[in-house]
Amino acid sequence: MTEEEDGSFDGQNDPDRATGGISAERLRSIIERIERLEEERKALSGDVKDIYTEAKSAGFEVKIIRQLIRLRKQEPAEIEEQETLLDIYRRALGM
Amino acid sequence: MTEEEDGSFDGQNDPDRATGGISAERLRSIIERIERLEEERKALSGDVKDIYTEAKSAGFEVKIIRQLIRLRKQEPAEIEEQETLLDIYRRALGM
Amino acid sequence: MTEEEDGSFDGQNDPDRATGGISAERLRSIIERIERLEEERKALSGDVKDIYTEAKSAGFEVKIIRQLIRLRKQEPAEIEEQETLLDIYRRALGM
Amino acid sequence: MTEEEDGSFDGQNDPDRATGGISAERLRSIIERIERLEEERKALSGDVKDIYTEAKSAGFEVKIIRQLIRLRKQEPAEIEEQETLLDIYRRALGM
DNA sequence: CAAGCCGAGGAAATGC
DNA sequence: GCATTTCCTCGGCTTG
Repeated sequence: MTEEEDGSFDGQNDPDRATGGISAERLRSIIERIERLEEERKALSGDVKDIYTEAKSAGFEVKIIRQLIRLRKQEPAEIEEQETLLDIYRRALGM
Repeated sequence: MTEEEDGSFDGQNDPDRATGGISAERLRSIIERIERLEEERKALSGDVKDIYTEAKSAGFEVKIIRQLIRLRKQEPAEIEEQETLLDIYRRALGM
Repeated sequence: MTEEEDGSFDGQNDPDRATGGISAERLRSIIERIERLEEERKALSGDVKDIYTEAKSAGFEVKIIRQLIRLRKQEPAEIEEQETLLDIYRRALGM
Repeated sequence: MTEEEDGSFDGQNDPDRATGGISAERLRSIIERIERLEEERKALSGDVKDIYTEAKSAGFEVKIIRQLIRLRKQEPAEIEEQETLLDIYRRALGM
């Protein structure tokens, strides 16, 4: 029985044969696609940063805007829960 | 009445009048644009994750791929850093 | 009223009974110890800063000194990393 | 008057003569003292981390504890101010 | 699936 | 006062 037929004997190391087969190309493709996507991500981060800069120039408080966005992302129940817990801890400390 | 006419007197805290003026719209725009961009970022993260899944299915070691990508990112950065260091020394020596 | 009577029903959140039980003391202890340690850390930061000031007064370029220290820290880390990478490749190749 | 006596005549570039004079030793001393202090700082960070781990094991929410510590560090006026601003922005958005 | 680790992102301190 | 740098926090990933 050949490796090609079932490919299973070597468990997780199948692409080790990359040195001899087509999978080197496959690997290259994988890496390049990932790098491409991460570049795009980075570009978007830059765009976000620019908007914050714009906001600041317009007189807004960046920190508060971040807080707002965070809040909008959270479930109300979650917010409530955290505040409750904070209260409990505060009381435990007599604050 | 224009924004310039009613908004210019309050110095550095212009958008504080957000409660009553046009800047509420500005704020909304800022926030929505940021949220939009972050959604896109998140989508890209998902795409990357999918590729890793694909890689794993194809028998590659995800951990190694990550390491490779990290190295490919690092090397240019290191070159850059060496040049920066050289510059600094040059300046320190007044060259 | 004992801790078991009022606090035990809440499953995984045992210390939620902090309001009524002994864990308030535990919480206080935790917080105070952390605050103490962070004060010490802050003091050390001050010491470091003083040394940089001294260095500057002595005519050294602070920026360069920082860079030197960073490099001295990095080099061992990089050696370590290379070894890690080697290990990973070895495993990937089943060696 | 010698350089050793006042060290001030050549302005900021005094230690450039490090290659030939005593200041190489001075530089070494500076760097080693800083590295020593930073090690201590790092050790304290480790201690803090340990306490958080302990807290977690005891069933406390680390995130909330961090929040508490942050609050205890802040001026009440400061807290108030941020909340006010957050409210203003929220209203502007009709949240 | 839980915990520990690592890296990115956000906040704060500092120097110009 | 703004921009850079440094530090801390948080979330995601990896591992056991």
